[in-house]
Amino acid sequence: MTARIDASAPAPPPRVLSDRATEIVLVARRVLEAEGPDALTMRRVGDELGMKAPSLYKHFTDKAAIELVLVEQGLVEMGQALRDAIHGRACASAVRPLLDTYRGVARAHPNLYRLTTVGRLRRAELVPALEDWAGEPFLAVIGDPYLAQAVWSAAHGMVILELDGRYPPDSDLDRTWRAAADAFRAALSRGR
Amino acid sequence: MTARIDASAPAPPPRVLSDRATEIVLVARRVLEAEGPDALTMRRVGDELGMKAPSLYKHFTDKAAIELVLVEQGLVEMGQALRDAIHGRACASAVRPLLDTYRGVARAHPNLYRLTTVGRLRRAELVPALEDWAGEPFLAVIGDPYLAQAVWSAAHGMVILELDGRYPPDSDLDRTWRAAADAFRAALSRGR
DNA sequence: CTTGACGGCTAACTGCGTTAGCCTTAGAGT
DNA sequence: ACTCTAAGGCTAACGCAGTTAGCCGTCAAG
Repeated sequence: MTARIDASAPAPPPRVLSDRATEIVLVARRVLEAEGPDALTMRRVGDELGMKAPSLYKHFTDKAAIELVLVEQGLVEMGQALRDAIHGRACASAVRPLLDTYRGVARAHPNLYRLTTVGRLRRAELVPALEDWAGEPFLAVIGDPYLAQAVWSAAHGMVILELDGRYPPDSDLDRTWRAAADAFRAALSRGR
Repeated sequence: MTARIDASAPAPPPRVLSDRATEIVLVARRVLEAEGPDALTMRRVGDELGMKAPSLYKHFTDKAAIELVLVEQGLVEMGQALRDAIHGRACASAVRPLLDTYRGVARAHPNLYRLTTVGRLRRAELVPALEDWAGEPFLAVIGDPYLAQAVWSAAHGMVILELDGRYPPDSDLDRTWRAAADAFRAALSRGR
């Protein structure tokens, strides 16, 4: 029913950046991950590089353009980690590794994850096909595109609520994830 | 196994506000819902009321305090709508109405929903027990607290991704929601 | 009649993204 | 060898954000 998914397809070619632009993005990411989104400031990034904020505009049109590169990095790294976790097998037994890896990547880089996934996204400016590529592992494991989207949404919901500290303080999130994985795994087996 | 949930318990008593403070919140909500979070500015709220921005600080300590009242309104209205939708019955057949209502409320007030659910929350300053009260309908319908949390997370994930335009343009979200509801409903029946 | 709280005001500060315009440097073209 | 231009830095400044300090009129309570 569903087209076969190539879960080992290489990521779309990354955006080409000059050396200086690469440095800027590197610094931006370090600041973001270490001190959060409020610290990610044009003046701050400039300081880290020994230059003034307006000079950054010689390399990027605006702040959003820098953030967009970070979003692309987030998508690539998530997509790659998910591919590594499921390495080809597309069966119910891959649901748990898929979800565990998703959660692990997000928790390892919470600020990058937030930047990557929260708020409106100028899809038009993104490297083409990157978004689909990052989400493909869900499709590869689940098969049915609607259930795959539901699983991805649930994973995102659980991750973002965890990162934002939205769960009651006494929650046992491991069990919550297990409950979700069990429900989806059962639906997957049943749907075959 | 799980304590009985009273799904018709009244909402915790709302924060008491002076007449002027109530007006301010009313205007803030109108601006937020009509024009989005960027338009919600202290100067703008003041303008709507014929006063200057600094005067607002005679009624609220800061902007976050105004937003907190809006968050509380969002929680109350969501909790009430969910209660109305399930009106007492706690069985698998209530999963669909629960999820449909959740999605409907969020789409009816997208900016309020975002303000209510996205980002860190100063739980300490919130009206006590309000957050639990708003989430109770999930617990009432699902029973198992871990599965309930998973269902709530999935609903939030699907809603927020929809509001942020994160799904591929050709998605059929009705089917995605149905896939999620089916999976959770089956898990619920099986778990009894 | 006085006093003090309430609730408005103006002026101003800091920090944000961003723009305009200047200047130096280095390499390419003739 | 000289010129020209593009690259990439700089300062000054703008508009807007939240916020603070301090002044002043009104009005009810003592």
